[in-house]
Amino acid sequence: MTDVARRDATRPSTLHDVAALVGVSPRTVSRVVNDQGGFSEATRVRVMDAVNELRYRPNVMARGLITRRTNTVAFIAPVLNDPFFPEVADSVQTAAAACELTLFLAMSKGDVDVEHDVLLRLNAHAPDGVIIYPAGGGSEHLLSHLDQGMRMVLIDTEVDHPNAVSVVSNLRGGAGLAVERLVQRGCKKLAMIASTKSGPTLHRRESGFLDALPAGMERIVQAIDPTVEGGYAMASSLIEQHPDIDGIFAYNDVVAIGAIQALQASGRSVPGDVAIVGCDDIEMGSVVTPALTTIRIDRERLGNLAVRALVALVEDKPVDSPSVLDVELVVRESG
Amino acid sequence: MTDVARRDATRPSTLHDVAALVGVSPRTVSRVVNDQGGFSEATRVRVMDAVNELRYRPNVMARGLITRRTNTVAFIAPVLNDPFFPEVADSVQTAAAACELTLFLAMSKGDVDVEHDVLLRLNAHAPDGVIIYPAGGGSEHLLSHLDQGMRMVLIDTEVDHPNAVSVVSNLRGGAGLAVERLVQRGCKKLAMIASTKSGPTLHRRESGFLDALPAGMERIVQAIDPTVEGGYAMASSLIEQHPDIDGIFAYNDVVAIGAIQALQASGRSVPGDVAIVGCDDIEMGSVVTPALTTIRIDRERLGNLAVRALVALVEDKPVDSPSVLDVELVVRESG
DNA sequence: TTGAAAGCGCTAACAA
DNA sequence: TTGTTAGCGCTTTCAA
Repeated sequence: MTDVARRDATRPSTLHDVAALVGVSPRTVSRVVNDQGGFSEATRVRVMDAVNELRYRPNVMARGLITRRTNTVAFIAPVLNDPFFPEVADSVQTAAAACELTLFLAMSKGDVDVEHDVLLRLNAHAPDGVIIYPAGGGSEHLLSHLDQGMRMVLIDTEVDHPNAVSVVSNLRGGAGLAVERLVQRGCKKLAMIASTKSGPTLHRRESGFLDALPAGMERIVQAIDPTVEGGYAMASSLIEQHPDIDGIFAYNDVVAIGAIQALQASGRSVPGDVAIVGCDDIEMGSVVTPALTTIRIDRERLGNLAVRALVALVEDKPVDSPSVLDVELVVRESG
Repeated sequence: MTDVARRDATRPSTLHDVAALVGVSPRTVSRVVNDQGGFSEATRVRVMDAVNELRYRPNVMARGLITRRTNTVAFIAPVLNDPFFPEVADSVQTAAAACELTLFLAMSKGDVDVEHDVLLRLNAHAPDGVIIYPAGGGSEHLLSHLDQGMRMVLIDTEVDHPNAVSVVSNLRGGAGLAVERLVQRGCKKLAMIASTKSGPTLHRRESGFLDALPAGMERIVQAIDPTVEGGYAMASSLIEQHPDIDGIFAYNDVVAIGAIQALQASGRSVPGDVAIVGCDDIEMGSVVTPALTTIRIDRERLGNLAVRALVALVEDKPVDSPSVLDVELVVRESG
């Protein structure tokens, strides 16, 4: 008795322990635990009682060694200090938990090499799949992982590979909405603060912006690191180069907030002198002054779509890729 | 050849594959890979070449089955939509990665039952340890996991158990700093907006506030859900009950931001009519208007301390618990 | 409806 | 310096 109690404290009980307690073979316990059928109701009850008594939990590693499934999913964001990504992480984690999937979290810093390393390390843990915001700038390394059998859901990026599916937001349309709004407001000279960090995403926002620009309007697009500081610096430089800019579309809300600060610091009013529209709709956007007008990406839906797509991919079920997520304009004060 | 290539695509190569290629036993490869010594330099080179050629990566599950270490750590935050927690997660993830540890992420919603479930599920993956912001309100369930051998680093919570260590911020002192600042400003009637969600943490901030209150000053402390909305609601109700309140210490920055909005909505100026000091120093605090005066918790250090403590705990090395993290007053505009 | 045997990929004892 | 044997906890043939 004492012995059992002591062992209990050190080593979790195993299938064998349960089997021994019930007086059946491990195989039978396994059948019950995995609900594979082929056992009597009486056996089921006795086994489950023992499972509860011994607090038995299957060892995922032993199981994974055989089934090649670990019930884990990795989420890789470029950074966590842009509030948008934690908000997505939150929704991915919630959706994953609903599917009994445990989440690995990693960051790429928006750097391809870091991303590659992260993927390598993650790969050792054999996640069933990976949900990733790829760092911009090339996807050869992604292909190499895909070739080795890793399943991936790529957000806002499209890669043609049987092991990859994409979930993309209609950012091109969103950029159009932003331009439309600014023009409607009466802006005569628009600029876009783009990002140096994101490949395809950037291009979608950027081309959406350019395409929506009224004919004859100057095409001003400049890229920076997508941070508050980056937005601040770029807005400063932009109004110095083009003092008559009266509307800005920012790569994302964080950049927009930096831009607002820069404009205010230079004595301009937002949206009076310069109107600004951001992108993402992070929570912070509604508590800054002026509150941010922005393009909303529904992270709730995004996370759900991504997890659902991943599960389908892992189970070799048909998935339509890319799934496209609609975005909407949220009008507040800044633009 | 074709066969090998095909297998390569489906199944990662194993220790055996490497051993076969080199012409040694698996054990030798294992020794080299784990750098355990007991092999010649020539062997090492040949093995490593084969490792690279076959892109061999050890299977963590098979290894973990024997060593009982998985090189994973779980981080459990109550929520992710308060920016403070992602900022901590970021630093924990970075510190963990530096120790070759992969991070699981989970959320408790500040709910003891959810927390228990999360721990149960996580436990199946046998993380080497768990870093957790415990949901307030009882730690019996934590003890049950600790008793079963789970190692934990508890943030801002103290539990007396050989498998637990704590990392706590000096929030009691921080609250003192906040009161001191408000009194220095000339505030005559202070209130604290506390949290219903956090047990010991709450108490530390709360008792720190109360203890620092000048003799004779009314003791007003009311608790809400620590969100922007919560802060808004409580500030509204507080100034209705006590219209002469001229200083508020908020449980955290998110609450402080909500409070500022409520005060401004009621026509009061911050800090003119009511000064506000928050806690945490989230990034958002510096971009709202007025910029937040707050008590800074250094998440960088926090994450490092937590991971370091965990590693020591896991390796059965001595750790001093609790490690205490100093906090500092950051004066901006709100208070 | 149940069980015995094999083996997933790896490391730990113990030889040699 | 190297190899052999065993077994971590589980699931999967296959047989009873």
